[in-house]
Amino acid sequence: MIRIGKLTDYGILIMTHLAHDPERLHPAHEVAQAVGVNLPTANKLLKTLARSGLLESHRGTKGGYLLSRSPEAITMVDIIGALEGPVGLTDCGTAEQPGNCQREGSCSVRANWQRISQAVHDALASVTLSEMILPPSQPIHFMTRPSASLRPQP
Amino acid sequence: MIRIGKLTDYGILIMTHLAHDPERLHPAHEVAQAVGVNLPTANKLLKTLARSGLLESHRGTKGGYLLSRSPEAITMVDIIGALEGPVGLTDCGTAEQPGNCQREGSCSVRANWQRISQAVHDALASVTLSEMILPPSQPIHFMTRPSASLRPQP
DNA sequence: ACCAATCAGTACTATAATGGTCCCATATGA
DNA sequence: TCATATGGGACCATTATAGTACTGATTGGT
Repeated sequence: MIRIGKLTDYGILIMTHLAHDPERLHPAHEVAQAVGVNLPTANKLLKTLARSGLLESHRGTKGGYLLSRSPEAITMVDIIGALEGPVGLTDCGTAEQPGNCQREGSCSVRANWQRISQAVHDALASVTLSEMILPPSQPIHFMTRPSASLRPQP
Repeated sequence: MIRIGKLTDYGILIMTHLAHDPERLHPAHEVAQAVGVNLPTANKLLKTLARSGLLESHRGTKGGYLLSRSPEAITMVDIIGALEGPVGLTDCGTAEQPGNCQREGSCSVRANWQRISQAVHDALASVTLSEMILPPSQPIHFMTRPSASLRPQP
């Protein structure tokens, strides 16, 4: 199973919580309670999300976090990328590792892998935070033709 | 980073190797050498792939493995699903875990997650094994017969 | 000026997942 | 019958993950 960590899952919930009220400052303890995780965990995630630029933070007595952009301008790939690193499915896609591939005569496999990673990336990038807080009966218009981005362009 | 295990990566390489010569029986030691992994690891993967129905196996002196279907009829989601379990990104998608979601007023998040998982699934399902062994810049065309030029180099 | 609330950064530990190997049983063909 | 293969687990070392704790910096109110 292609997996994303529990923490990233929490992170999505945190972002959706903030998206419900994007103008207000939300302190960590409020977020922790709303999402249902312990305070240290919420702290950690909020810090990471803020450092990556998805959240703005304000310190002090009435401080807290809020989205740095509108929910329409934040996608799943932003959040997942912030918490798990760049999206990619194998080491081939992000780092260079020409160890095994050479044997298999012209590592077309690697280039195709990158293309698959791109497709997954596109799928995640096409879902915005604002869509995540809508009832799922609303149509989501991403990936109408998934194969299009996979096929090699001439 | 959305990740796929190293073993699954090897599994893809193994499948592509077998796809180069889909009619012949390939013993494990040959596959191991061609792909560049140690024999025990290749054994493990081949066994798993065979048990999941992607490969046929023949025991005995001239035994080995071969694809149970044509490379056009095997997709990435088949291979990844065989080696990593069903494709999904969070526990919401495959198992029921209504613990945290209830708090977040009508877990639309979960249903939307399932949609995202579906998109990733579709992306992986749209790439066939036969496409993986083609050079990525070439337009896709079907391989009706195994071509000599695509055989692994000695 | 002081204090309390809040975020920033980092270090740490226990648990779980992964990667990799080995053993023994079973089937097959020469 | 024997060498060659696969079938199915069990096993351990290493790594990654989840979760927590601690110290320091900043802000706002009194």
